[in-house]
Amino acid sequence: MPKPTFLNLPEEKRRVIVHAAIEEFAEYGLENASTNRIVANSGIAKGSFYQYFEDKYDIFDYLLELIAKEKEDFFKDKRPPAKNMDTFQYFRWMIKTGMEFNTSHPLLTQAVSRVMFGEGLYYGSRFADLRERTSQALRAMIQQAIRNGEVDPSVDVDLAVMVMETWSNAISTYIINEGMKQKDIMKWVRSPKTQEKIDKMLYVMEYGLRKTESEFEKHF
Amino acid sequence: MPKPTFLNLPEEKRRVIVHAAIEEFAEYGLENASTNRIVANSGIAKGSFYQYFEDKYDIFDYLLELIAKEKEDFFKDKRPPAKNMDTFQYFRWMIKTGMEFNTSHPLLTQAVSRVMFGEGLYYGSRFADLRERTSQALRAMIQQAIRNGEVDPSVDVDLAVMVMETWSNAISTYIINEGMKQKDIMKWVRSPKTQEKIDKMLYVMEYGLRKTESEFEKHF
DNA sequence: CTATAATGTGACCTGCTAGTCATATGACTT
DNA sequence: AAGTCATATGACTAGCAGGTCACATTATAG
Repeated sequence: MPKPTFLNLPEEKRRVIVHAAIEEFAEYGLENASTNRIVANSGIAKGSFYQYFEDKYDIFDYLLELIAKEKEDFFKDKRPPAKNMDTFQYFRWMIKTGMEFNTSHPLLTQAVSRVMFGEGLYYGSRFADLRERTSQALRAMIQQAIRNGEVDPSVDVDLAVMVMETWSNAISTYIINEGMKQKDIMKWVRSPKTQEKIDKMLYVMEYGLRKTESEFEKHF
Repeated sequence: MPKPTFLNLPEEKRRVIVHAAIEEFAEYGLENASTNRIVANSGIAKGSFYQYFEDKYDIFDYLLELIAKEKEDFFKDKRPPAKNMDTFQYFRWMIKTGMEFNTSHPLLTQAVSRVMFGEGLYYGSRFADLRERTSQALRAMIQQAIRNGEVDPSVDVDLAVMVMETWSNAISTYIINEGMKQKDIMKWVRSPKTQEKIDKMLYVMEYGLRKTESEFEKHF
């Protein structure tokens, strides 16, 4: 948690500091981030930083909070396009909306996902809770989908959760990595070509690589 | 490349140094690895290390060479069980044999995969070549599979490569993470339960999560 | 035994890190 | 104007990093 001093700061000053931190984490990850560089790029003194936060982990936790809050707001505005959606359609909508969010906050997304998927796997259980919470939501969704006869029940729930998380991460990584190369990332992600790529990835998740009767043609 | 001095060293001394490096990389990754700790754990002097290698990146490259060589030997001994295998069967065999190798070198695998998948994505193009080479092999395999009518041609080749790499990495990560918790990792990985888990993951890659007519029952 | 080459060593250098703290500044109160 | 409290500051400490180098030890050759 940031100390009260930080929260009393004028909006602009906070913005600058947070921005510097995001840039630092996006470039160096969590363990290799330097508070020295963060303060230098914020134009504040070393001592000030420690009056705002305990340490770099503290400000990173604050970023996690920020992103969670902003994501919530973002999703609140965007209701699913249809009622009574198929679970896979719903998941597709969630992924695509999530990607819209990610591309509208590319640096923040890069910073957070880099730390969560890169270092989070190895450095202790700092993020175990957060990870567990998102898994829980997915698990509930899948259990419902199995009851609806949409997901193959012989594929157990934990595995299905893993599959969806794996794909969600893979797509997110792909979008951020490729998107950062584009001049207009928002336009790029909304382009039919990129959307089709996402559709295809999710199609493979749904129907697999094996050729049966080409289901894909039916869908797209 | 290690300097000639290192290659002249007695076998045992090299073993100790390499082992210390593996432990270091497995625990700290590449960027956060400390040559100081490596020399301390090897029982050699700081100066000696720099007579053997340029720096920690140099010894890491050497580890990559080592693992490539050992993997090659390992696969040479193990020929595929059947001729005229289906591509998916072949991939399944490759994955399982790979996992056998990984569990017989758990620390080395952890060190390398941690760096390749964790840091390799962000730190420059140090491993781009290596990655590209393995992708090439997969691509050729998939192109053949499409010609054989095994893989859905509407899923393009690059995507199929990505799918297979994603699953290969996911399975590898799962096996190493779970396996390290077991007392006998080799026994655990060979157990019917673990093998079934791998089968199921590959099944999902092949046929997807969506319930059609439960193909899974037919296979297992 | 001597001379030359190869290998081994750790104190030392520079540069970075995280974190502290005495002091300074400014803003608001009485 | 004097006093009080929140905020701002950067010099300073201690520790660890990568890397070097003058010197010590050991092996090999003549």
